[in-house]
This record gives sequence, C-alpha cells and structure tokens, in this order.
Amino acid sequence: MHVDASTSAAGAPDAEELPLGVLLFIPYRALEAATMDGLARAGYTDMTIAQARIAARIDPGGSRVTRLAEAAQVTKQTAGFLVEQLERAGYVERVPDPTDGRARLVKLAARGHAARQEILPALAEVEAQWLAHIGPERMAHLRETLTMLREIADPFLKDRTGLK
Amino acid sequence: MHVDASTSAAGAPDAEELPLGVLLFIPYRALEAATMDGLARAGYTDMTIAQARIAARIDPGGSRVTRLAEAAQVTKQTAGFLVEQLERAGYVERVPDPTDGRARLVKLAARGHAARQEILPALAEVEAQWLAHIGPERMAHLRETLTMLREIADPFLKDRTGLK
DNA sequence: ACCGGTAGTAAGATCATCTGACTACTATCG
DNA sequence: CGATAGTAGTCAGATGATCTTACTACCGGT
Repeated sequence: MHVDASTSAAGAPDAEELPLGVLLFIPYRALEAATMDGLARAGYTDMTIAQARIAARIDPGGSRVTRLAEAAQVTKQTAGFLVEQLERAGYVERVPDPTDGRARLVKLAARGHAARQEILPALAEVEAQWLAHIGPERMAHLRETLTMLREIADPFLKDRTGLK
Repeated sequence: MHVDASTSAAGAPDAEELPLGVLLFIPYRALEAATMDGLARAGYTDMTIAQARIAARIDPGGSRVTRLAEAAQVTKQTAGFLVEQLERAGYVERVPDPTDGRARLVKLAARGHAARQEILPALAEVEAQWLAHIGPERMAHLRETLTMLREIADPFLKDRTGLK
C-alpha cells in the first residue's frame, strides 16, 4: 500500500488526541449500524434509521409523540412524521391517551415488537465484542459514566427533573 | 405539573436500563449542539452541522475527500458535496495533492481556522461541566475507554490497520 | 369564564445522504 | 511497455430527515 502525505498522519500517534465528540460518534454510529444490520438480516427493509431511533424510545406502556420528540432531540413535527411512517408500516399503533384528550399514545404493535426482537441480539453481539475487547470492568464503568453524564447532558432529563 | 401515565415511566428507575446507544447519543449530541452554539455565538451562521462534522476531521496538513468521507462514515459524494459548500463559504481551500495526480487536499482556510478557534472553547466549556460532574478520573477513563473502543468499532481505523 | 400553555397536525422549505455512472490517474504484473 | 484492476473525485437524480411557521383543540390554574 502506497503511503502518502495525506494518510501518514492517521496512525496511532493521533489516537489520544481525538476530540471527544469524534470518539463518542464512533461507538454510537456502530450501534446504529448494528441496528440496521439486525433489521436487514431479519428482512425488515422498510424501517429507516431515523424511524428506528424513534421506535427505540417507545416505552412499554406507550409514549406520546412529544415525549419521543424530546427524547430523540427532534421537533415534535419530525417525531410525528416518523411515527406516522412507522404506523403506516405496521410497526406502531396510536391509541388515545386516557389522561389527556389532546394526546395519543404511540405503542409498539406486534410487528414492532417482533422487529425489536431482531434488533436486540444484533446490539448484544456488538456489545459482546466490546466487552471482549475492553473487559467487563471498563464496560460497566462506561455505562455508569454515560448514565451520569446523562444527568447533566440530556436536555429531556433536565427538563423533567428541574435541574436545568 | 400534571403527572400522567405516559410520563410516569420516565423517572430514575429507568436510568440504569437505557440502551447503550441512547446513552452514547446524549453526550455526543450535546457536543454537536455545543459546536453549533460556539459557531452561532461567534457569528458563523452559515456552517451546518454536517459541514462542521467534516471540517472537524480535516488534518493539519490537509485531508483528501475520501479520507474525510471514511472518517465521517459517509459516501465520498456526500463528503465532496459538503467540502464544496465549505469551500464556497470560505472555510476550506482545495489544493492539489503532490503525491497523487488524481487527488486534492482539503485544508482549513483562515476562516476555517478562525471558526475552529470559536468551536474549541465551546466544547471545552461543556467538557468542563462534565468534568465537574463526574470527576477527573472518570473523565480520563471515559476517553481511554472510547479510544479503545475505536480500535474495533471504527470502520475507518480497521481498514487502515488491517484489523478488519 | 378567561387565559396562558400544550398536544398534535398541516404546509413549505432546506439540509443530508445515498446509488449509479463516468473520467482520469495509479500501481502492479506479464 | 502495455494491459488491467483499482482508486480519487465529480456529475446526476432521488429520497430521507429535519426545521420553521401556523393553527385548532384540549388542559389546568386563577
């Protein structure tokens, strides 16, 4: 392989100096790719990554569009649009929210549950590879640390707890 | 504040059970938001987040479009398109790559460097908040762990080192 | 009852990204 | 040296993702 000036700077010496944003992007993106792989392997070719992002945030008892929007950090219009697509494809259903006449709850339909059952093992597989590479302590530490960061970095959570 | 069925499930009991992908998304997204804040505050209103993602990956000596595409995990057409926009806006310049007659190097122009000087403190501010919240050990550990994950999770890096 | 705030939908516009295709250059091999 | 496989970057067309503005109907507090 020909090594030229534009690539020679890409070796290990840079590894410690990458911006945190770039470092966070890589595993995040890998898990999204795994999600799409899991879906594709199971034949679910009609769910886009943006839809999957929304679907992943639907609570067991159902979630409102506005809540999904906040959790995914998109506008309610975007969330509504994606929910609409998911509903059309049979992944979710929308039912009235018994506690508020304006609202509706988005729930996973059977197809949505089935798709989730294909995504989870794909994610587990990637996480197992990470576990094998960095060890169980680091893995647990990572989850802990990210959970702590969420306390101050998640605009949705800050809104809810009044920490903002 | 009215607590209803759709929101009552969002409390602290769920915190330990969030998917890793969601946990990674939150800080990642926060840093992207900080980037855009830093730019806006300095008056750079003509750089989009996708452009910023590309610009962030330009090496000091310049980078090829294909390399930027790999690093940002988009197609070369997308990278080229974003570089074109950055060039038009004066953030980057493109010069011939002396080592390959087909290629060109994308370098930060003066405006690009100036914009980067506004982004960095905005990122540093957010990271300082994280540091204050989780402590220096966890912060260092996080960077280490993410750096290790990059070794196996970064398709670009795997290509380069032949680990794939 | 009034009013400020909120849930969700409509409409229009822009940004982000992909696939397929092509030309020109590079590196390798016989 | 010529042939060939592979690569860098550009063109063209299409689609997905997201935002802003606006609006109607419902909710909760005074």
